[in-house]
Amino acid sequence: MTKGVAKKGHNRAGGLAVDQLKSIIDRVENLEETKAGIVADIRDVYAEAKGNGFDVKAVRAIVKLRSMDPEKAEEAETIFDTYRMALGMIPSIDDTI
Amino acid sequence: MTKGVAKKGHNRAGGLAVDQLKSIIDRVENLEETKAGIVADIRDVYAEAKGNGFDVKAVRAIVKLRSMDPEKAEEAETIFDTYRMALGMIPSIDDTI
Amino acid sequence: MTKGVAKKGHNRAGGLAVDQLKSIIDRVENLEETKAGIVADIRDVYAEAKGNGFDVKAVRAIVKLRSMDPEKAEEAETIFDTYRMALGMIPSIDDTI
Amino acid sequence: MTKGVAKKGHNRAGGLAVDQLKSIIDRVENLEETKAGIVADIRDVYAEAKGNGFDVKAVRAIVKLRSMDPEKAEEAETIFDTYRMALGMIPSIDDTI
DNA sequence: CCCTGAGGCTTCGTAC
DNA sequence: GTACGAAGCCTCAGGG
Repeated sequence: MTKGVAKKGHNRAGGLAVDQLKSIIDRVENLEETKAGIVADIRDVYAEAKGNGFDVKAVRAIVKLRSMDPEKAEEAETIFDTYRMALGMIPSIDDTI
Repeated sequence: MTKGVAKKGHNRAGGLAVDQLKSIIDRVENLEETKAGIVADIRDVYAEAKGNGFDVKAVRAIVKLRSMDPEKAEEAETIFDTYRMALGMIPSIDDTI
Repeated sequence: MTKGVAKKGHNRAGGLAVDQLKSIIDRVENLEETKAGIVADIRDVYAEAKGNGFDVKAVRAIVKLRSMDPEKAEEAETIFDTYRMALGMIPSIDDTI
Repeated sequence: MTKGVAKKGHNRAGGLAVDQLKSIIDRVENLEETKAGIVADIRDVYAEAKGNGFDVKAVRAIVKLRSMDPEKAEEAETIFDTYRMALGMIPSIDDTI
């Protein structure tokens, strides 16, 4: 980087560093704003889903499931089942009824 | 219509608007992907800042402070003051005061 | 109740109402304090569980499952499965592996 | 020992401390039960307050205010003032001022 | 690996 | 009683 500015312990023209800092902050803030918009959009989609009679919680669960590493999911399931079995809560055939 | 069940132009099964559900999931997943991209971009900006000698932790602190402050005071002076306030970072700038 | 105090629109000796109010507030605040203690205790149990190597999330899931109305649980499961099937995410035999 | 698997005085299965797990669940469930009782008690107090002519919503407001105030100022005067402040409730008391 | 902070879930109280 | 809103707790992603 040709503009190696503001390194600790080196004297520099502060103005340049400040401009650069302004740029950094600007870009981050813009990105965060955009991000907030996306989050709002997601919310809206779920709200619309709810309005159309969908069970939002279930839809969220689906999205989460799909985004999950299948291996991790399997592992979590295994632990859960192990605990259930340990407690005599048989993960029985009824599950698929 | 191969499936003789309540399908009037839209893909329905057991009273469920399948296409609508798929659309919801699609949109959410696309939005989340976009969001992940934004988050990566923010990371990149900070990485670049670090490459230019900025104290990333301090810059994050500034961004956070500014995000809390209702009126963000866009002027460089304010940023500069905040910058100096936030920590004792980047002593090279202080040197030029 | 013999002490029917402080009824709107009736003149009364305010002192009695105040004493009664003090009592009410005291009791509520004591109960809330106790409640906070219980909540803390629950947290502690989970923390201890974690310390002993248990998967806290799974344990919480078990507790929740056991506290749930089986009927409601079944219903939630059904919705979830319906959505999965609609999306081609077969709740297959693999589930029990 | 009927189960020949790693059972040295405690009930273990597949490396899982079954007894410990049961203990955890038990304790949590007991605590939650107790907690539910407390919540019911609080309800009862408010119900009684209502029966005695108090404006329950206002009393709740007082309790909330006091819970936010770090130093709760136990004196009757403070309570009384807060009470008067909180709303224009229970005009009968104002009558005696 | 821990801590912090943002977001989602749940419960309780309120209004209609 | 149903639906909305607020509050507290849990969760999980992210940084140090």
